[in-house]
Amino acid sequence: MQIGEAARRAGLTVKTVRYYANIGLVTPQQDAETGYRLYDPADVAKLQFVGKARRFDFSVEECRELLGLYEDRNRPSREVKALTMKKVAEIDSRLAELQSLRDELSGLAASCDGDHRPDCPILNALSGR
Amino acid sequence: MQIGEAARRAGLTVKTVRYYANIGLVTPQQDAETGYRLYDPADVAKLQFVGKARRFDFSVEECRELLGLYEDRNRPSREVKALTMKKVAEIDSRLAELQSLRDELSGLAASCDGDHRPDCPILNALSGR
DNA sequence: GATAAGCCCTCCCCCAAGGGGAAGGTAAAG
DNA sequence: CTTTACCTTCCCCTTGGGGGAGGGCTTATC
Repeated sequence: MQIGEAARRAGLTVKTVRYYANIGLVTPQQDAETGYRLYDPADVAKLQFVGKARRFDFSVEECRELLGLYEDRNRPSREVKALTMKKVAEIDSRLAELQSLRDELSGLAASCDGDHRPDCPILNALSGR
Repeated sequence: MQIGEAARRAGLTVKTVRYYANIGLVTPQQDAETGYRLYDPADVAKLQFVGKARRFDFSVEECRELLGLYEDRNRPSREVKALTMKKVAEIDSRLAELQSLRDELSGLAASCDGDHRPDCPILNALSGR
């Protein structure tokens, strides 16, 4: 099938699918005559796989790694698990960071009357006073 | 003072401070002879302000807005508060998103033995099976 | 027969927020 | 006089594509 159909089935944009082909992530057949990319169902499965992994916050390079493990029928699932747990740990630290940020900011907002006073606690905090 | 000293005091890199000058966010005096940027304490205060706001996840454009309010002695603190609460709401939704991602991923990791089985639950989930 | 619609292609510039490094000017210290 | 430590501009690199120009193919319609 052509790229448009493949993209539709994978829930990705044509631009994205073309990009994945360019960086060698999911490489379809190419029609020598028209130059059109031709995707078979296995390619579409890989595209879906990558799309999902991206939504799980894996980087494109991590997707490449996962895809390699996915295609390797003899891969140790240990590696997949390790990659996943590393990603969980990353998300955890980002969560903690965001949470403390959120608390500080909402504390500031709560202490600000939101009236016309020239003395704003938020700006004061930001300016380090 | 020169850019290096200003950057040090603000806890930013020289590159970053120069970038802020280029985009007109914090614009120092310029020595006509040497071309060196010259920062006064007020500039450093602005750099610190921006640095902190950036750490609070405000974008550079939002920093520009906050800086405008900060410099405007007659600004309504209402605007500052509104911007802050909008940012808190953004962080909240990002938190929820990351949390659900984290749960899904750690659930997958837990269901994977991490041995040599060719049948890996994580890859199965990613491939949509 | 012409033309429009709907695919596809490559090529190039654009985003955020700077980082890295080259090539070159300047100032103080040894 | 030379080294060292500053500073300058300029240009390319990053992530993950998006937007659009300019061109080509086939099919359907007028």
